[in-house]
Amino acid sequence: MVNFMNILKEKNLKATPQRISVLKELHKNEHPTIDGLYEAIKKDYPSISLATVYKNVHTLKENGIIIEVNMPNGKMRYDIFTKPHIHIVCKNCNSVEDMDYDKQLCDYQKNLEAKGNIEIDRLDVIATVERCKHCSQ
Amino acid sequence: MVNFMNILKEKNLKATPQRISVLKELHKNEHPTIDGLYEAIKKDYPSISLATVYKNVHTLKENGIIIEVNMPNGKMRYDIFTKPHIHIVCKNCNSVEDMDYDKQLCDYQKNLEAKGNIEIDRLDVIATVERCKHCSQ
DNA sequence: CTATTTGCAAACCCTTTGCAAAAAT
DNA sequence: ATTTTTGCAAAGGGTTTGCAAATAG
Repeated sequence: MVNFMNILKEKNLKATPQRISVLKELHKNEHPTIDGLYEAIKKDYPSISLATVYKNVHTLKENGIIIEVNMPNGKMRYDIFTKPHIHIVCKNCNSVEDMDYDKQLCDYQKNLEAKGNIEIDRLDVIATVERCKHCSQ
Repeated sequence: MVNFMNILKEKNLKATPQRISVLKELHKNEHPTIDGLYEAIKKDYPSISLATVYKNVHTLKENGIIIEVNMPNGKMRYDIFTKPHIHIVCKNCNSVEDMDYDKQLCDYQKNLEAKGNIEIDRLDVIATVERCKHCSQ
């Protein structure tokens, strides 16, 4: 069980039930859209407003607690950030899966930095597949 | 000089002056936003409408003549597609630069496919930098 | 007690759509 | 002559904002 209270306290964010719900939902259901979050949270917390979900997602993102994943179609999804990873997106069922940011990718990043004479702040990698295991059943 | 007429004819698209303007602008100024395209084209073609720019960009994208680049901030930019490449985005000045999709990345993709038991349709790589050569002047 | 957060409604993008007129082939 | 494309204005969808009331610390 993750201690959301501590995560929020560390960043001096108030632990409102709405905010905890957002974190819980992000922990349970990975990569939801804003609307997916909203709909899911409403089941436990019917009075929550969409604006509150937006505001919380914004605050959590600003504080590095969650990350925004920009899907190839331009829709945003959200993800509790634990460690660097890349995303596999399925065109057919729209599911998103994480894969580790491995040594090979790390080496690639280093070479890219050398080749382009740049310092990369962040490397987003999104692999799109036509179908995935989730949608072939 | 690129022959836009032939590119369009190959895809059975009509060569209207508006469409040619969109292609010309994408060829000259790389990675514009829709609005950037619109503003630039208006100088030569003041009567063009924003809807026409949207429609043309959509059509050109559908026909594989241009690609949509999904910026980390969620804004879309457009790019005449010639060969596979990745994007370097500057956080500071918002410029976008291309770099080749090289052998190392190709190998990475192959291993990722093996590791995840997937067939990747497309791999989007966006490196974000804090500042770039364009904005340090 | 103070600062933050919530919820509502309005405002604000940006993008798409329907349709009649214009233009391309 | 036929089909596509344009331009306009309206509609649509998602996100942000202002503000007073509620809540957390």
